[in-house]
Amino acid sequence: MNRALETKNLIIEKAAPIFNKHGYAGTSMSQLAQAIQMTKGALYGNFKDKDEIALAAFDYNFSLFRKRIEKAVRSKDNACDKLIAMAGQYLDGFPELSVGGGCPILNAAVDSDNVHDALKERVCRAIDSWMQAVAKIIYRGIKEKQVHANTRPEQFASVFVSLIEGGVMLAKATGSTIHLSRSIDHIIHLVNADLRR
Amino acid sequence: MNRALETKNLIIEKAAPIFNKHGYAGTSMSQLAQAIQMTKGALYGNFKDKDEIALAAFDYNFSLFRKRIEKAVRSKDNACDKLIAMAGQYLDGFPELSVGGGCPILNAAVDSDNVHDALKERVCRAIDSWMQAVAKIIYRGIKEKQVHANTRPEQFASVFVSLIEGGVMLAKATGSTIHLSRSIDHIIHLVNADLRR
DNA sequence: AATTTAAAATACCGATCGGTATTGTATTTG
DNA sequence: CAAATACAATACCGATCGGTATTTTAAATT
Repeated sequence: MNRALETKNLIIEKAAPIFNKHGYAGTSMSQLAQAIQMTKGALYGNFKDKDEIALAAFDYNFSLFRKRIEKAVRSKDNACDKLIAMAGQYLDGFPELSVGGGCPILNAAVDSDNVHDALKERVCRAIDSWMQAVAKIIYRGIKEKQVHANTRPEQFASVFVSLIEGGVMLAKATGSTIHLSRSIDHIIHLVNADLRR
Repeated sequence: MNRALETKNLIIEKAAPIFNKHGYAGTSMSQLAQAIQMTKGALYGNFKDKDEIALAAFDYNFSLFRKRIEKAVRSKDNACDKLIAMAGQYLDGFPELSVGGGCPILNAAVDSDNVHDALKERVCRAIDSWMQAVAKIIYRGIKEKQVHANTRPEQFASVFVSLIEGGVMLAKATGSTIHLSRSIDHIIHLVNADLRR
């Protein structure tokens, strides 16, 4: 790997949790440099400006997250089990997610709104891709006779994602996973009671 | 009303949507002064520091919100109708809510996390009071034979709030109310199918 | 109306903001 | 090994940050 690319990656890896914790406006370049154990010259030598680092940091946070979820989903065959595994990742992975600053989609969605259009655009795409992944699992499940044919994939995907994101927000805000746990329980119940056949 | 109190309220009313839109770190005192058409001297003459304004702004945002919800809830007699009316307020009131910067609980929860303990504490209390209000409606509904006795109020309250907050986040991030609409639809379905008797 | 009191406007503070120009130091190339 | 190149450290820029001290203006009291 290119030497320049190596430090660039190092910067992103270190910057990602900081942006996720403190938000875009709440993170300064000096603070970043100090945490990464580099100088501002190093940052500006590898990135055009703060925006470029913030966007790269979001992409990194999201991709890490995504890989984790995709792995859990791949480990199951049945569509219903895939959905339950996906939801379960948010509960099981919550402590780990929490030390990194929480769900990057939730954080960046709130942080970018009314403030940062480029970041908001990426958040929007991330949400869409997530939602489509859920819907796709259901579509395939219907085709494979694992899911009831009258299920509306997009409707379920919206409820699925809302429950998770709402639960994550409540868990972070209250410092207790009880609300998230209840949301995930509800998802599991929905899958088993309404979708599975 | 006291003259000092009058300007204090004016400051809060004007500052509230700005904090809700731009977040704590993203809102500066100069920006606030300019928007309120006052000078920083006036701000610091009426408030100790930025924190005090931010906390007062959150309280104001939340109380406005709360009044609206409580009114909708009072307009119904049946417990199930109260819950549906409450959820409906988030959909019907979304455009209005949106111009003020979105749901203050969601925004402040994300904004304060890892950053602002005093604000986080207030958000936590706001969530608890909301959740208890929902649970209380259900408890009363059970007593009045409007709600099935096997309903778990706290469990339902968590799901209820998660669906709304998740839906609001998705609606704000994607710029479309479709996801929020689906979440609210699901709540209405849950109330009519699982709770109502 | 004169004086006291309250509150807002002005001016200013050190610190930090995002960003740039330059200097110093490794690393690669000839 | 020397020259060229890539990269990071330093020093610095104007602007703005949250906050304070002081002056000016408006309201209340005598």
